[in-house]
Amino acid sequence: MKKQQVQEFNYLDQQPCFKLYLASKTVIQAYGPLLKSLGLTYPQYLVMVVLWETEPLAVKDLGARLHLDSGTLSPLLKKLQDKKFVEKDRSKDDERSVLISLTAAGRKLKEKAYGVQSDIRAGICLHDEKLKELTEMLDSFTEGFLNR
Amino acid sequence: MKKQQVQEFNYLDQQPCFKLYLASKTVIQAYGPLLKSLGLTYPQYLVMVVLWETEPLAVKDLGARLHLDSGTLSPLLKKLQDKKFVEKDRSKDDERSVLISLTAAGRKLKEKAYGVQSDIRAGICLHDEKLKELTEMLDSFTEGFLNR
DNA sequence: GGCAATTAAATTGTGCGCAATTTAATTTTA
DNA sequence: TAAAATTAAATTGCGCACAATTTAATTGCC
Repeated sequence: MKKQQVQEFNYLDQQPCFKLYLASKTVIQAYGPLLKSLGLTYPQYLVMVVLWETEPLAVKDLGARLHLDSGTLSPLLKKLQDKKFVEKDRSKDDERSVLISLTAAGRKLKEKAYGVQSDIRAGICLHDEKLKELTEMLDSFTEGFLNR
Repeated sequence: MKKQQVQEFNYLDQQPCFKLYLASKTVIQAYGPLLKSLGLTYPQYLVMVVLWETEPLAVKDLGARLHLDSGTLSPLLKKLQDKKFVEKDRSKDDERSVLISLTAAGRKLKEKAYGVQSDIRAGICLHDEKLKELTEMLDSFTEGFLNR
């Protein structure tokens, strides 16, 4: 009996946006256990990454860097504050603005974070060159939707 | 005066995973207003996409396709049920299993969804070939983390 | 057949993510 | 300069996403 063509027309698997969504979820899950040893979630880690670069930083500027609004950042920053990784102070120049700065513990966490980054990099099954291509495509992908 | 090199060492912007996360969030936001006219959120739309392919389907199988567990799907399916897009029935073969099927309204929604897909495709600033490359890289990216 | 282990959904609890609103401070402008 | 408009955070409300637990049905094993 002739083998029947069972190629299922798989609409979902032709959706690039689903693949993006899945890739993002999957890698964030991979970060999970690594970051847990630092006491951070992935979004909290992203905030720390930004602060390790530049500090202090207003909530507004943090949001601009991470594409997150105060609705997300306010409770998240409260958690980082409770963990004694960051401090909040009202700006003297502009009393509306809240400046986020690192505590000593928060600054120290950066060292441990290198290990997380290298673990994740090791898990990515793409050469440096391919990975660069990927990030460039992601950039133009994102930019296309942001500038509409 | 010689222009100073102000190239900021931007750690965040060197993180492929952040770019992935940002791209995913951004495109889901782009879907938002389009899907709103169908009365769906993006995750709800994904469930419908799967059901438009194959139906009825157990919650477990839906979860396997979308990489979502019952903790996410149960309340989501209840919402789709409230909107009269899907129906739930306990399987007769296995009373533990709940089969999800489409209503007439749910099936009809598929036509409108073509417009959403073409709008999104139009927003993606990548040629077909580049887009194919991207999805293939995303596949190997995801697969690398899933099979660890 | 009967008990243990497994499986499928649902539920509970926590943490984003974002729209919309609120509050307070600052800037614009009439 | 006083009122209106804008801006920065916080808050509220809703919908995922996932870990962990619970409940009920099925399967495995003796």
